[in-house]
Amino acid sequence: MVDQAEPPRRVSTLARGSSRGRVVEVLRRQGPLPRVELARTTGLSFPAISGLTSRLIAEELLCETETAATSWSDDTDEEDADGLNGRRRGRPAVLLTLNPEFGRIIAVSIRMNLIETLIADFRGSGVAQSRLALPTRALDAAALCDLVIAQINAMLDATATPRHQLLGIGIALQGIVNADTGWTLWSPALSITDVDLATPTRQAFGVEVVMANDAVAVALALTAAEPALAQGLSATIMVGHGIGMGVVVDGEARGGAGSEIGHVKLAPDGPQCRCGQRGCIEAYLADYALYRDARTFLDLPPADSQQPSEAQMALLRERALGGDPRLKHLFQQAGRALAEAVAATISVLRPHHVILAGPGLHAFDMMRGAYEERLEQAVLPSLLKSTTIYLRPSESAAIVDGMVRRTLGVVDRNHMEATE
Amino acid sequence: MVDQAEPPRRVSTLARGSSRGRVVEVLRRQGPLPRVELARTTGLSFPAISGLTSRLIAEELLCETETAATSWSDDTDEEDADGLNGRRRGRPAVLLTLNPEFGRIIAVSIRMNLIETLIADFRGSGVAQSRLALPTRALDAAALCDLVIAQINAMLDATATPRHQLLGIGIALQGIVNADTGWTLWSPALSITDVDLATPTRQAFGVEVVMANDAVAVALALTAAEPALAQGLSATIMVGHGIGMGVVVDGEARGGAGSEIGHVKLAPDGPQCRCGQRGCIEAYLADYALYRDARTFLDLPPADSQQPSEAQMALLRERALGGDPRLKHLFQQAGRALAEAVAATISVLRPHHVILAGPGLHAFDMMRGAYEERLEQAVLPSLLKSTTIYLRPSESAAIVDGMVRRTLGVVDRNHMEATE
DNA sequence: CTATTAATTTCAGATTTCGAATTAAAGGGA
DNA sequence: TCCCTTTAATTCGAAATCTGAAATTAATAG
Repeated sequence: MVDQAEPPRRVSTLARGSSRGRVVEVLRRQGPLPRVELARTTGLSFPAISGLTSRLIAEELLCETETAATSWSDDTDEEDADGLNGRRRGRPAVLLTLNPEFGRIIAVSIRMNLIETLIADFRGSGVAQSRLALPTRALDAAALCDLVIAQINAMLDATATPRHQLLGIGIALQGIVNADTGWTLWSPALSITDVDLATPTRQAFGVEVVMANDAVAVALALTAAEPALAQGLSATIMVGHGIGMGVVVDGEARGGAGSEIGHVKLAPDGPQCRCGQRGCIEAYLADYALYRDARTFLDLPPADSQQPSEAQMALLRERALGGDPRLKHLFQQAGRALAEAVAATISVLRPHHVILAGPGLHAFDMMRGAYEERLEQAVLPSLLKSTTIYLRPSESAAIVDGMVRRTLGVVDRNHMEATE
Repeated sequence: MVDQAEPPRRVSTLARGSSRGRVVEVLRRQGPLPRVELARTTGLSFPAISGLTSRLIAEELLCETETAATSWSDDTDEEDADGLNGRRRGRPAVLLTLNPEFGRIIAVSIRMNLIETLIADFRGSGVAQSRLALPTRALDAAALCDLVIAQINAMLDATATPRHQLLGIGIALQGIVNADTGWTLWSPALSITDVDLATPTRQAFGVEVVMANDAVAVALALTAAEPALAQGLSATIMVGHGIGMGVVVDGEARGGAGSEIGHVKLAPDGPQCRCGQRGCIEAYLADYALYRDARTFLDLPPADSQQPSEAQMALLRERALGGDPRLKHLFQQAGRALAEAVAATISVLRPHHVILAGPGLHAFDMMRGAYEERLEQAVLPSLLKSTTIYLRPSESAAIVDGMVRRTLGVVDRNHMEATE
């Protein structure tokens, strides 16, 4: 009663109805929480939460954890005078969590010459994962579908997961995804266009299949990891084999389609991009472009299917650090291209947060000078001031991790609708 | 019962609650509707609609119109075998509308040297309007606030509107608006920056004051006028004194901040823009830029505060039609800049619809060649294919009209929360 | 004037939620 | 150790909202 300073905030009518969904959503985002806190966060009354959670526990969607040893509030100083993180007076709170045993999710990431698979429990924690390296551009549509289905089956077998435990499948793909249909329109990792991966997979397993651009998946993983980033509009620019972007609004991706910021043009007669057009940001900034351009004046091993490996890119960075002025210039150009990408993003989207992610950022120090100089010239100062830019050189695991998250969101919603 | 082919669609829990709001929202969007149709659109049962509407009528938010003379369904062929638009058998439907007498909204548009004011009823129909021409750049913050307040008062007096009838005020402004705070960060129409217009106005009238970028207002007006444009994501690019953009998702603006696509850069060393930076799209495409550049080689009257009048722009177009190759080249450059704006918008936002609007389009025929050529080179074909581009050379009244709409949306929501 | 048709309302029952009071499970102090 | 305080969670009756079925109303067709 004391810390309930805010007004009684009648949620009433407005929020009623999908209260079940709200409870699950809050637990999904905020992790283990006692009922009191659930009531506070959802705005529902204690009796309502009590009834809802007992039903959800009966359905095995939720379960109780051992009594909270420490205060459940974040490690910040929010819990004021109480001080010590040990037991407080009064009846101890019982933490509720999503029941990891409720079911499982499989996420597949398709990239150039690599298919990664992760199986996670209902809470989103990974159970097992696999990596399959193969020439993806050699696949036709049928072979690709079969391959994905085989990977999922292998994962189910390897973890002894019965079919009925599988709740949903998420497929993250480097390339252009149609948000409405789920079709893959184009991908640098594939030689085919206009593929429908979702439908065959859905038919094979009889569960929801969610498609998304890989940058969208990474954006979800990063925003979920830092609560501050999940507030408002955030744009995650992924720099790596290609340049992708995912937009997240209040922690939710709007559709699975990424933004094609990488194919915004900087100069009408700029360098050739693998998309077929010229002067794309990607053609200055993506690692394939840097490596290709470096090979015109340096003696470097050829890249496999025009895709330099991590080791090859590391070599490139090393040589640049060694002081080759031509390489330095290349990275400075990339820095300017990155600045233009950030500038266009800020101008068009007006996001609260811009997150720079991906392996391409390993070379950020070499781009920094040109990046900062160009950024100042390319964005209106008042816009730049109202946006925060973060550097998060993410792991490659962020793709499947984020994809699990996205799929769980869809699964949650479906489940709530189905059970009313 | 016959045309109710779709499944019974249990809205139940999910949609319950703000049903009052849903009813008002549907009537706001779809205009006069009978209760049957309201039930169908909202997914609520007849009894629920019956109860809700009778309460809303008692509160004077809604009112009944005379019985529908014609079938209320759209003029399409949806109403199948019934044929004639005359009376059908059975009890005639009673149309419900938002009660125009419920209250009034005032919208103010602030542009270069022009302040336009519109007062509208609760249904959104204009009651009266005024235009005030004055040198806006000569105003300081206090003078501007006073002026706006005076305009609103004058409008209330002129229409004999009692203060308690005023439900909300909307202010549309050419320039950069902070969506979170409502502050005007920068405007070409003003010599001052970082102004808070909303707070003084709110204090003066004691009602909600909504700020928005003028392009957002136009976007709302245009999408509201064509139901097809209100579906999915639409981006309205306004070409005129400046280049603005408003984004509308499912008929709702996300925040009042516009996108600053006009200040995306085309070339690092491009022409000077009035924002202080170089190479902005606006510096090739806005009418002030075209007029300024034309004056370097043509004998044209000087523009007032660097802002050519409608007549001066018409003169410019006439001369270009007359065959001056230098002018032609200028308009072709503008066409390319417009293509780049559309390209960046499509790449970053992946909208379903792109709407080109504003007085600048009067010269579109002269830009078309270069526009189309560049657009093909600047957007990935698969993205261009999944976007429709519309030309809507809008009236200037669209700004205040859209602003009324935006304000009504906010007022509706507030009212629903207040009444539960 | 009666049958038919379609829109709306009435009525009883189900579901959800809330406020107040109660029970449960701890720590603190004599 | 025993009781008091504190905090968490549940129980219970009342209120609100929604639905399905049936009744009512208001028009046209014959």
